[in-house]
Amino acid sequence: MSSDEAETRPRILEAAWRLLETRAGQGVRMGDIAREAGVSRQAVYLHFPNRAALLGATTRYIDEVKRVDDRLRASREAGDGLTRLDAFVDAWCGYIPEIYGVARALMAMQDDDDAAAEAWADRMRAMREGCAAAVKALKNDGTLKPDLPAAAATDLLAMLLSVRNWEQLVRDGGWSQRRYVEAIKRMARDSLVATKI
Amino acid sequence: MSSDEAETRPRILEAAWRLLETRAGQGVRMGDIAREAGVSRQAVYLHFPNRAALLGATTRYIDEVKRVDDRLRASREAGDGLTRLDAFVDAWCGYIPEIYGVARALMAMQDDDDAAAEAWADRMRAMREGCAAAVKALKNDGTLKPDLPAAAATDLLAMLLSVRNWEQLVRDGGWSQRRYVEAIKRMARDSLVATKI
DNA sequence: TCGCTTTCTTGACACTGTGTAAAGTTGACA
DNA sequence: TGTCAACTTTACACAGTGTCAAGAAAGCGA
Repeated sequence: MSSDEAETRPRILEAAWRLLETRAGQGVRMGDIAREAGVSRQAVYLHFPNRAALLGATTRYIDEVKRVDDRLRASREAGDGLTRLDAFVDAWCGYIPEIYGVARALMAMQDDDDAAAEAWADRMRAMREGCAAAVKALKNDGTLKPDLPAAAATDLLAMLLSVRNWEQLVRDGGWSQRRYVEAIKRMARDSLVATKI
Repeated sequence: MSSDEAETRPRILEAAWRLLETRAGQGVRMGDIAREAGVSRQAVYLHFPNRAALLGATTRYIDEVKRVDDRLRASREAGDGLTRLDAFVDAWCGYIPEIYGVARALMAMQDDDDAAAEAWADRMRAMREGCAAAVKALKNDGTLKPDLPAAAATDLLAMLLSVRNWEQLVRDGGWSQRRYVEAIKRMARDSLVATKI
């Protein structure tokens, strides 16, 4: 065997991705993924020790295919802090719907499963770094609200950009992605950027 | 039997509350609640059809004991819109840590259990009404941002006040309750209230 | 061509937690 | 004394995850 048609591992990842996306991260069991990949359930366990690991690997796989790091990094090349903030919000908010399926499945496991919690926390770390970078750019420009410490600003921006907030407005609240992005951008500016007198 | 010491039903609710609070809503099973109440697991099912119903009843029980409605209503009696907004944010944010245990358990069930989803949605409806009232007060004062429709403002305020955001800042992010409340208050003002020229 | 190794399949099973079912116990009350 | 309601005890069905062990099948080297 060895090289069947497509290698089994990526085929499992593709299957997981597809199911997670179409079912919005809900009710996707190990057996479903296996069937979708055209492989036995045990074969999945041959490649991934457990569900959390498979979901974690799926996120990384999506990141790779969608070149997420590149897109987030690009947002750091804008000129002044304000444009950088906007660019980062744009990049991240645009990213959320693309990973929402996996994100939701991963978030649902967090309470019971340490591995899932770690996988998700890791994912969020990248986002926080982007927030911190944007805040730093503002601070360097002197456009960060003067009574707002950079660390606090970073936390608040990360809060604003959380997947849960996207979920609440877009998925549950019926907001369009476009409207959501614009609203978050405005909120970020209103909350973090010093008002010019 | 009939009136043992304390009636069984409230004793179960108290037990659920206590466990949910001490364990932060995590890993509280029907059997645990039964044991804590000094009652058999089946007795719990004699009073509540399922876990979602028990959790829902527990929230309502807490609300009753803590007089939540009164506290939220009080926030509507402040004078101008801005004070009302602050008062409502204060009231709701102060409420979150008191129900966090049940809230978390209920939120964790949402994906699988329609009854749980409904119980939580119902809980959130009360909060949204408060948001809408605060926004309306602002609008009446003419202090709502002019280009922000009331409905949008309500959605954004509800987003800001979500339990998930509290969770992220206070529980996971190490913010003190006080700092959290102040930050949310400021963000609400910055995002919703028209800047005086 | 033989045998070894790797990858995958098949089928069975342990475990956890929810919810159901049925028979027995106990105290209140008429 | 008998009945009713509330509760206990025991057993079980069910779903989904993860484990285990016995094969099958293809590639590969000798």
